[in-house]
Parts: sequence; C-alpha cells; structure tokens
Amino acid sequence: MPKSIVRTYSPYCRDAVMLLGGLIREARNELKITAQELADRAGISRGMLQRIEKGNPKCEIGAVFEAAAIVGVKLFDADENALAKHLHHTREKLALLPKSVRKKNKTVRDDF
Amino acid sequence: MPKSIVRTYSPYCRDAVMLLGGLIREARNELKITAQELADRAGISRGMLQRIEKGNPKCEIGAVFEAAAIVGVKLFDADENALAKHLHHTREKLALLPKSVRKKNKTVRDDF
DNA sequence: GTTTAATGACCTTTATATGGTTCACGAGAC
DNA sequence: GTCTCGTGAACCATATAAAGGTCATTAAAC
Repeated sequence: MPKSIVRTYSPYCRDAVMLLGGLIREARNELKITAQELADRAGISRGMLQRIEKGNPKCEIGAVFEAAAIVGVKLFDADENALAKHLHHTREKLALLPKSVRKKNKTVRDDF
Repeated sequence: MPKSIVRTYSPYCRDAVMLLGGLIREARNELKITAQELADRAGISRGMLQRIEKGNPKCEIGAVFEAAAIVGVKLFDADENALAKHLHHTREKLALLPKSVRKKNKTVRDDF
C-alpha cells in the first residue's frame, strides 16, 4: 500500500479469523501432524502456518483455506460436492444478475 | 517472499474462495450497495473488493471476512454469538491440549 | 436520444506479507 | 541425566499485494 494504511477489523471479523485458526490447530493436533508437515503439504512456510493458527488477519485467504482443507476443516459447513454445486449455482445466478447496481435517485418525484 | 514462490491451490480451495467472493457479490447486489461504498465501509480499496469478489486467493483474509460480514455473509453458518461462544470454547480446549505433538516412534517394539 | 454513474481492466508506487533463517524453551524418548 | 524434536518468537531480504489513479465500457436514469 502506498500511504501507510492502518486497517481496522471488526470484532466479528477478528473472531472469525481466530476461530478458523483455532479450528485448524485443533484439527492438526488431533491428526498428530506437525506444523512443519502441514505447512509443507499446504505449500507454505511454518512461520506462515503459525500466523494462520494464531488468527492473523493479514494472511492470504488461499493459504488459510488450503491449510483448513488439508486438516479437514470445512468452510461453510458444506462438503466438497455441495460447495461445488453451490458455486455452480452462484455462477448461474451471477450471470443473470445485472452487472451494475445503481442507487435510485434520492429525490423521488411523487408529486404528480 | 525471497525466492519467487509459485503457490498452487487445490481445486477445493479455489472453489471455496470463489464461492465466498460470489456470495459477497450477490449479497452486495441484493443490498443495492455499490462496490465503492462497500469498499469504503470495509476500509479497503475498490480494486481490492474487485479481487475479492472475483475469488482471488491472494487477498488478506481479514479484508475478505470484513466485506463478508458487512453484507451479511456469515462464515461457518454461525451467527455472531455462536461464533464468539465457539471461539471461547476453542480457546479453553487449546489451553488444555498439549502444546506440541510428537509422532510416536515409528519402530515400535512389539516383540515383547 | 443524452447524461450520469457503476463497473472492469489497466498501470505505478510503495508498504508489507512471506519465506528463510536463526535462537530459546519445553517435553518426550533414551 | 542427555538428546532429540516440536514449537514460538524474532529477525532480515525481497517478491508482491494493495492503494490510488486513469480510462473504456456499460447500463441505468432522464
């Protein structure tokens, strides 16, 4: 970022990220997998996995989801097939939706 | 990253990120909110929101979750309270769990 | 039709997230 | 006791993600 941007996160957002990290850590422990091994399998560094499990919001979502998927933490409480189907459905809906939203004019003429 | 790392993502991971982005875009359209407005409210740039909605895995998870929370896309199919409770529960469990996992010695002596 | 606004796709600059490497601590295994 | 392994934290170099801007296209609103 050009100008030093101090990003703030809502408590809900911070909780969600921390929860996800905690779930990953829990699952990893139950699977008796070392941090290094999970990191290798996810294609990330161990330090990165540490930040993920700690709930650092500044991690790329792809790495987090990858780690989560490996240890079996399902996002959206959905299994893979359902996810793919939902994705397909979403794509269809998006294709039909208007590409741009436009706010209705605030000054509505209702004096006719 | 020092050495140019080409990260690969599993199909499930890519689908999950794309699904989340699609859900955000859907929700934003239904709420009749412009991309600029959502970006402002989430404290991110419009270009960033574009990448999020497109399902780019290289976005910080905090920004994605923030945008999702604003438009009402709940992660884990859980409401805020349940999330916070779950987080608390997770913290407790983590406190009890051993801090390190150690693989059992492969060469088990079962000849006694 | 015209006008206005929202979006998508660029590009450049710059702050920073990441990978890699250390080191220290803790806990099993021996 | 010693030795190993897993973890947590800190540091550094650098690839790069993000912000901000511009422009073209599109589509609502008029």
